[in-house]
Amino acid sequence: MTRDTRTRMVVGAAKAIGTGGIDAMSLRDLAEREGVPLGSTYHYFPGGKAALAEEAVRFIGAQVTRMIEESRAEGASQVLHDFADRWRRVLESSDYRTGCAVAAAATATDPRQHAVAREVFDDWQAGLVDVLLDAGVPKARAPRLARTIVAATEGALALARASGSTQPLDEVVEELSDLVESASSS
Amino acid sequence: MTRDTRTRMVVGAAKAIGTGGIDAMSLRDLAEREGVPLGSTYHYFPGGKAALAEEAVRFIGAQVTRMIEESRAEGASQVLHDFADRWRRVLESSDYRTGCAVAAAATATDPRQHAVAREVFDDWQAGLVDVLLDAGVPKARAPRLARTIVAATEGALALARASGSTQPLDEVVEELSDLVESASSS
DNA sequence: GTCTATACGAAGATAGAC
DNA sequence: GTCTATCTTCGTATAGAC
Repeated sequence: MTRDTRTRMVVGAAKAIGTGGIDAMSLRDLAEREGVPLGSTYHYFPGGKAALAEEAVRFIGAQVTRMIEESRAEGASQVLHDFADRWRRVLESSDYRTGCAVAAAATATDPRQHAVAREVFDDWQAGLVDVLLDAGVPKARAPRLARTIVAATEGALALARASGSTQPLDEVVEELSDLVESASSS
Repeated sequence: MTRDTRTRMVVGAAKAIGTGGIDAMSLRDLAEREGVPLGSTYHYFPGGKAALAEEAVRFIGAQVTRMIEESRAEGASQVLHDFADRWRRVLESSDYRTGCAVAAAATATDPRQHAVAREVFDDWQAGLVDVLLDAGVPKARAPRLARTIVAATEGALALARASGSTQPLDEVVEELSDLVESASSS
């Protein structure tokens, strides 16, 4: 079916982008890997590479946003660990080659992709603000702290890829937990 | 002189890598931008693109390492702000297009570049550990906190590029200052 | 030693056969 | 509507003239 193939291409693009970035993603490779003729790419995505990349980045973004919302009830500490766990799985299942497609969009050449990354980061931040407010973090500080969680996690993901280990991610989550803790009781 | 041209190419490469990543950097563009014939690239860098990229990443790495060491005497808070200021200048002078070449190496396709990024990140961490110990952070916690500072700053840089604003960087530095503060008095 | 000219492959994108 | 074949451009890298 058309729908399935299209979705597979989006998922494959998300992985490729998370691995090498948007500029390094080859539509040829992607089509071949998914068993789709190259020409079909432009049938499914008339906007070409930029459109496919944008959709792939939003796909990952929505997945994570939903994850944050779904684990909100379990408290801030759990959300933090779920957030980190997700990236841990991505790292381990790719031999530390794949990271976050949204971060890749933020550091892409095309400024249009920066805007997409921004929207996704803002969604994540908004979700985390709710979680932090639940935990008793003061209203004035929650947005700042939420942003820090997003930034530190993304950075940790980069360090983890560089070192081929989840240790940076583990350590950063520890520190963020402490930070949330101390921000809750102030 | 040979030396000048070579250095200019390294600096130019560092900027290009910080902007679009290693894979997206074109040797043609770089040579043209620096007014150097394309063929000369291979005269100066027999190892080709990978060798030039590695040198460029190490160049940025050494610059920042030295900066950390030099401002160590002024205390942890000052080092944090200097660290952030450096990236703020890079962002503002490039209209938020250029970020960190080391982060780009960490997320490159070529695993050899990951190793380079790792070495640089480790250097930065080691420098920050000294600073944190000076500030009275317990020995057991300093490495973890230092790593978090590197990760959060790199992540903030990505968010800043995505949003076209230094605000993420400013906010993250605020939170990191609080974190160092609370880690010093424990 | 320095640069011009070029090789060779792969990129994104499209025209037109089925 | 789906895919094959191709166009054009640009990538890294090199051979060989000065």
